[in-house]
Amino acid sequence: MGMSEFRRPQQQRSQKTYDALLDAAAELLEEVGIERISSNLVCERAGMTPPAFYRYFDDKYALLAALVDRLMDGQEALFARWLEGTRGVDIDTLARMTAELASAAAGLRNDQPGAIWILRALRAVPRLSELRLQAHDVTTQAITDLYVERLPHVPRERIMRRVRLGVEIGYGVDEMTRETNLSRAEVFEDLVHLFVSMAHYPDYA
Amino acid sequence: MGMSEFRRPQQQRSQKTYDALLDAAAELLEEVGIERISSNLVCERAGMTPPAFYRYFDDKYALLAALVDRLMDGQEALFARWLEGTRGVDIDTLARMTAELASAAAGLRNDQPGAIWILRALRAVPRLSELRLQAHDVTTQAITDLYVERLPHVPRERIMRRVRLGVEIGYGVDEMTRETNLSRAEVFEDLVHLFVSMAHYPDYA
DNA sequence: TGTACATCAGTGAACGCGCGTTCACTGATGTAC
DNA sequence: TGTACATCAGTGAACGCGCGTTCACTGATGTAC
Repeated sequence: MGMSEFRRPQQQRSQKTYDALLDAAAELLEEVGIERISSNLVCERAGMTPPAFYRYFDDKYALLAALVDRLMDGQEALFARWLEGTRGVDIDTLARMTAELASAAAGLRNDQPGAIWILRALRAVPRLSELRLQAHDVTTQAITDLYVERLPHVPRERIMRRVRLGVEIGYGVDEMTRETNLSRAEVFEDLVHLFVSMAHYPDYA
Repeated sequence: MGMSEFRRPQQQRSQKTYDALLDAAAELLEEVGIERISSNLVCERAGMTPPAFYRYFDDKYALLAALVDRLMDGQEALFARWLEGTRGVDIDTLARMTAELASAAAGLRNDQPGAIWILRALRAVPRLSELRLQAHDVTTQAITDLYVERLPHVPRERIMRRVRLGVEIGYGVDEMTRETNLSRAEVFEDLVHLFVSMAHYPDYA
């Protein structure tokens, strides 16, 4: 995504450099924030010189986009595994599992240094915001399929709108538990109830 | 907040300059985003020279903080008016009104140029994120009072946690309708249902 | 298996530019008598 | 009501610094015969 084929690392040494740059960027995003991170700073932290940076990235934004890609790859893998487990479950179980997915995704982000800061940067930088949108849309469509299957008489568009809201809430909850001292487990329980009740909107009956 | 008393504009001319700087900053935040805005750029747009800037603000962050203050003042006024209307209403009506508050607040932000970008910047800039937290906390406490009044047998802490979630959702919905083409009115209706159902959690009975 | 050459990966050093900020100053407004 | 002075508000011009980026190069790895 955004990276030309010939730029992809080809040798082992090269892959190491590429990863080191991404890791350094993630660290720095967490330490200094989006408005203070710079290409030279990333190079220094990665133990590289600036031209090494430009071998792999067109510019600063390409680096951030690559960081997003790496983060999203992890989430997609998680999502694929989760999807397996939803086969044949009833709608209430699906709702509960959706909350669990949100929680697992939050856990994943917690394990990846700088992950939240990448997402926060996505919100604030116009040139990157479309990446966030795309990711949310993909997730929304996939989850919508699951609910449509179980609510065949309800217009897909109506379900989709609410699933999209659920996705937004899932990310919001993650942010919230990070910046407050609310109990993660209790907020998660609230989320379960919320999603279950969303699966029983009056106009679904 | 963060601005020493002696720095406050005292003459009419001064007030004009101060406002011009804030307006310019809001515009630019919308146009170029948080990582490209600069003090010199703000001055130029406001038709001022840099030292005028430093008469009123310690630095770039003080300017952004002032922008937040101005935004929050508007929201507080809206909130105060809304609070008047909640006197004596039952809990379902309160839930519905809470959704309406979220919608009205979104409308207010829509009318203020750069408002969403101020909030997005708050998320992404470590030095400013506490301002966002404070604002959310104040709102949360005030709304919690209203629900506690109507649910005297439920621990305040439990209610507060869910109101906090509701506040997060309110802002999330606003963001979502801006960046998708989902119908604002329909999402708002979903929000009403959501808040009403949140007012009837199983452990409230 | 060794050598010659092509390609890949990274370095050293610097570029012009705009950033945040400050100095010494002039002009505008308010105040005292 | 006019003048003298104090304070307030903003200017002109520049500072050092780190930014994003690039040039010409060297060393490392892979490939052909």
